Amino acid sequence: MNLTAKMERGDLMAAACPSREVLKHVTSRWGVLVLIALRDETLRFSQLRRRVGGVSERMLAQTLQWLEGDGLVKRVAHEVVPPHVDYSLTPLGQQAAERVAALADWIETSLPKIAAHRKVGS
Amino acid sequence: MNLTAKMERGDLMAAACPSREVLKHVTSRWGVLVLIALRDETLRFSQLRRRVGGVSERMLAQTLQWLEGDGLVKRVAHEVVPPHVDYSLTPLGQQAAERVAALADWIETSLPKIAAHRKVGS
DNA sequence: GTAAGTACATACATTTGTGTAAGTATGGAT
DNA sequence: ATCCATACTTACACAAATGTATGTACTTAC
Repeated sequence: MNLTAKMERGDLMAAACPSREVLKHVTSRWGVLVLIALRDETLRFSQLRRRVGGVSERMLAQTLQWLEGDGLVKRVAHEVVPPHVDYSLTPLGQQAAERVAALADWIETSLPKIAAHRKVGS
Repeated sequence: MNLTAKMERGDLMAAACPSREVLKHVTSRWGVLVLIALRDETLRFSQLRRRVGGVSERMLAQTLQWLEGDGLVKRVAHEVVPPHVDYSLTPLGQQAAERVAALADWIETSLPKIAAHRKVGS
């Protein structure tokens, strides 16, 4: 365990903290959905695209690169034609996906209550 | 319990699902931090602004309105001069904040590992 | 021969998020 | 008399996120 490994915990309330970047990637519009989609199974690019409703190819690629850069997603390309690339979660990514999925699940479940509030408060 | 109250659970993978809006608010850059800041205590606008590093007045107001509209935040204005407005979480907001805080805490804790990966993968 | 599927990259256009500056009405401090 | 604090709103501007269209290199299906 060297110096870099001893780096301190992040602080999201601090504007300059690098954790803000990670938060941005994980809570990005498509980041959330990609993490959830990869939670149960390894998926290929096109499968992922079909699973996550509304993503463009461009954004899916971008999002996957962000998550790969943070070490949450693992990319494995098989050198064949046509291309075949598998995406899966790293152990770190699994942990993140758990939390994200918990939030997403709560939103899906609570949607009726939230929608009801919207109507009243109109 | 009428028809509107029986509305079904949301599906975030569906592009047109209203839950996407809620997700956007809750996982927005400042939405996350506001929910966490209000988790332990009721705060006034300016207090909130000082607590959440880097928010502009404009965005804080915007974010609070989103969350209030979704029924997650309660706004109480005291009719005095100078203005005094208290923000707190509704029961629904508390539930959301729990999940968001779990994710945020994980990010803060895991930052060293993530940062380490970034260096290696450069 | 033509179209479709695969996993992207790249250029360009547009939408959205976000920041900055200023304004409002008032009271208290300097 | 001037400045600051409160809790915003509004107008303007810019940067970032996102979408659209196109291209690649090759294979299989029609």
